Amino acid sequence: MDRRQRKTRDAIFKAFIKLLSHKNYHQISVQEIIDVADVGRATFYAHFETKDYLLKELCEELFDHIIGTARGGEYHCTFGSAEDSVFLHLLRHLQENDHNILGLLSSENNEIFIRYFKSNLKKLVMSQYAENGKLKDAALPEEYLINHISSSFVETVSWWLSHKRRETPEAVTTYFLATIEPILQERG
Amino acid sequence: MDRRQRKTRDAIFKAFIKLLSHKNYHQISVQEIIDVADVGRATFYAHFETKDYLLKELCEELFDHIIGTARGGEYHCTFGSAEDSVFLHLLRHLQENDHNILGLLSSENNEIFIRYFKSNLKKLVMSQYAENGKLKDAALPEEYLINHISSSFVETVSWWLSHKRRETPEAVTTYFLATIEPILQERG
DNA sequence: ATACTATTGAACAAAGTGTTCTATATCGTA
DNA sequence: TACGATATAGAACACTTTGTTCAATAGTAT
Repeated sequence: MDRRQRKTRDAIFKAFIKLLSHKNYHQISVQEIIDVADVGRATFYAHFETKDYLLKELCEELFDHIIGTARGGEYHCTFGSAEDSVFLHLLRHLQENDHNILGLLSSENNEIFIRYFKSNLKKLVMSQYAENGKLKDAALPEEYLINHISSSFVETVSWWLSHKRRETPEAVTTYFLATIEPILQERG
Repeated sequence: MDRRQRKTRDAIFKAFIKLLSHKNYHQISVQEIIDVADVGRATFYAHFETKDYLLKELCEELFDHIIGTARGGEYHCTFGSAEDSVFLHLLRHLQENDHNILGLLSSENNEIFIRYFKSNLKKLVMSQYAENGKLKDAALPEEYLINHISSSFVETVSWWLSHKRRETPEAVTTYFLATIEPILQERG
């Protein structure tokens, strides 16, 4: 990729993230992004069809990064112990606050990011727990359960952020697992 | 209230709901609302400061209605049986689809409505279960638990709608309670 | 050095926002 | 019914935003 293209793309992403960290997505105009990125109007539209596409690409980059690192791990699907849970890994990763992702998740923009987060998380939950029979043991439709687990984790993260991350990732993981674990107990 | 005001207000609400049932909130312009409501531009702004305020007032009316009827009931806070659960009542009420509320909840607009829904639901959950000690029995912070219960129910409703309401309200209530009940079991 | 391509900046039409104004219609009430 | 009060219509307004186009310029890769 042309060095100019890379620089422009980076500048736009950086400007967008900066604006998103203290403004609602819908309150940000393309004009502002252009101004902050210090990029020509036509240039912006040469890179991104609309503001929505810019958001989409940003989300994809962020979640590929976050969920990608979690996917690689060798998690034991243990709901009993928090220590090697993939959820703890995610929380720790989020806490590092790469790319200011927490700012994005905690502000008013969260609906949009959360949609992506949840959708990606579902795949992760499925790939981690669907095959090993854990989900089938519960007396509930599998898809309902996957949705429940993913949603609950996303809600847990939102709750954690709204509390200024006062609790440690370990404590939060314990809370979360305490709501999920009992559902997955073997029932005979 | 002046009959003219009432008629205008109604026309605007009706037009807004109609548009919302097949369009995203952010895709609807004031101009469209005016056109569908068949109301003068100045008249709209005499009633609602902005489109956002219109949405806010609509949400308040809808949730006062829905949650209001649930609040009045004499529910037994029984998590074991679905039959007299306040959640079953809510689902049945939603199924009647007053004011086309399901269209609003299931479309892309849901983020906005869901914020209101969840916020009101939290109060309901608190008032129903906070005092009787149920929540305190669980080994989790009370506020985390209330958030978890409310969020899970909202997610359950969304899930139900995304499935075209194939399941009965009774079945959905059973699913939901199966995820909540085990957490609230007495622990000694 | 050359051919290619990205960027710039200005100009543009189209659409939307929220305000202001006057004339008109409708209201509640005496 | 007649009155004053008030809600509405509708047009005009200045303003912002969007997405496109184009010719000139600057940077890249080989």
